[in-house]
Amino acid sequence: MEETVKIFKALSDKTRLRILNLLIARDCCVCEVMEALDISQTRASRNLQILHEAGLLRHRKEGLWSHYGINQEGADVDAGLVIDLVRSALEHDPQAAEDISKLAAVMPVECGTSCAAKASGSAGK
Amino acid sequence: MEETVKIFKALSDKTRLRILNLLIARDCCVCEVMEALDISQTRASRNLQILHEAGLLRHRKEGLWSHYGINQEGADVDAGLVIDLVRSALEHDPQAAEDISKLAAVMPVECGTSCAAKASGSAGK
DNA sequence: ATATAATAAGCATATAAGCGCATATACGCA
DNA sequence: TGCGTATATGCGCTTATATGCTTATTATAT
Repeated sequence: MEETVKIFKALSDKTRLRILNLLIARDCCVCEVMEALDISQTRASRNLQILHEAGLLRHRKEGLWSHYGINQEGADVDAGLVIDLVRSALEHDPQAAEDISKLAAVMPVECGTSCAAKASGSAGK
Repeated sequence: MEETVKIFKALSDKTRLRILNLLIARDCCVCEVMEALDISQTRASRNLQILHEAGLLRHRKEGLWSHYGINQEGADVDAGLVIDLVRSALEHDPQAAEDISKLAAVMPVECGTSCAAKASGSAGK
């Protein structure tokens, strides 16, 4: 039951729902999250951690970057079901939609404005 | 999104998960909840309120008693899906199981130990 | 090695949450 | 009308959360 509480606690914060919304669209590194949501680095990093500790995210370190993505495997709780729930809840949310479009803008691949863009080399002028 | 946060906040507490567990089994009045979970009246009442305000419960007043039950209709969030999630999460939880058996003991219908039993008149001398 | 960039961790703080105690309210009954 | 019971509410206390600022960590490139 404690684990279940932990999962719901992780979900009960606007910032973290917005983060999940991004990650449902695609994996992100910390700086992409902070730019898309326009929040501080500390805030992005910490909330990603909380989601990760709840077992909702995968985490992969690649060089300087920390990539996070949705984790479908749950233990007590069906993480897939949780994600479905979040997705449907945010489906018509204007804030969520705006975040997604901002995420797209953050790294248009052809410009080098974000860390990720820089990481993928190529691109940038 | 605020409403979604509210729902997850309501779910992110052990006491409230235990309450939901009871209500999934059957509707209860406040005193049944407090006896089955062995918590104070204040605590039972307050947490039922929180769940109700999140839109997860129905509420029906009948004389002195306040009956609460699961509400399947959700607005932004599919309450039915939420309940399914909670049910599956608590399915194998020992505490949840114990609460249910305590709930059964609270009002065996033939003895007058609880308010509900008294309410149904008849029974116990 | 040194400088730089991405991320994490420590600390302080403001706000919110959960709870018990006492009290109020609401209802049924004598 | 006065009492007892079930439930709700106000208050204060303690603990937990969320966040920003600053500082550490870790990897990259020079």
